[in-house]
Amino acid sequence: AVMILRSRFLDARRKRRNFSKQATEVLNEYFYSHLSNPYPSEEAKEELAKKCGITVSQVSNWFGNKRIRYKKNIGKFQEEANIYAVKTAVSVTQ
Amino acid sequence: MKNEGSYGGHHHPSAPHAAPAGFYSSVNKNSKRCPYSKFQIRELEREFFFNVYINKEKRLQLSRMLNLTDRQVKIWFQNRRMKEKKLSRDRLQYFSGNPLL
DNA sequence: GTCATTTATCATGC
DNA sequence: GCATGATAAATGAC
Repeated sequence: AVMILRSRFLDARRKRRNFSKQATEVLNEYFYSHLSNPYPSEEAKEELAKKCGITVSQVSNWFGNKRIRYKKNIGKFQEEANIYAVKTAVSVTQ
Repeated sequence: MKNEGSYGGHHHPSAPHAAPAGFYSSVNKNSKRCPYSKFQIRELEREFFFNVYINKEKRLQLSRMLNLTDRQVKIWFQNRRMKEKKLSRDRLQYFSGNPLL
């Protein structure tokens, strides 16, 4: 049984599953509200991980991918950036 | 430094084997991150199994055998140790507490 | 030495 | 067919 679990774990290591919609929402909200310094601390990563139901490593992976893909093509993320900018602005005024 | 070795099972368009020396010397001068071949990884993993920390002699020997720089071998062992640590963390989290299966 | 990260590459989802 | 998450080389802080 342990071997089955182990093999399943090793095989599932790189089997990708998309994050939930609300998890992506939380991550994007942090990213675009810290666009000048999108480097969450270890504590912030743990908080995001708990809030998103994923691991800290997955949070690190997400921010690593997000940073370079955003930097590489800012125009493609402009619409997304505006959405979350408005969202945070509204949340502040409320 | 370019890894011109055999890339096991995968595509690598460049480097025919019977090219005159120096003909491809200016090839891929500043190419980034080239994945290592299956053979290179097998030998590196074999050595890692015996010693997680490699000494200078074996490092030079391995680098010559695999056509890698000693710096590349050194960095590979560093990354490999980090990978092992991460695997341990993930296993611990996977098998403890949470929903098994 | 560790370790967070950058970058390219890989593998999968859809 | 690209979007997306995970991994593999490579760098740099410390």
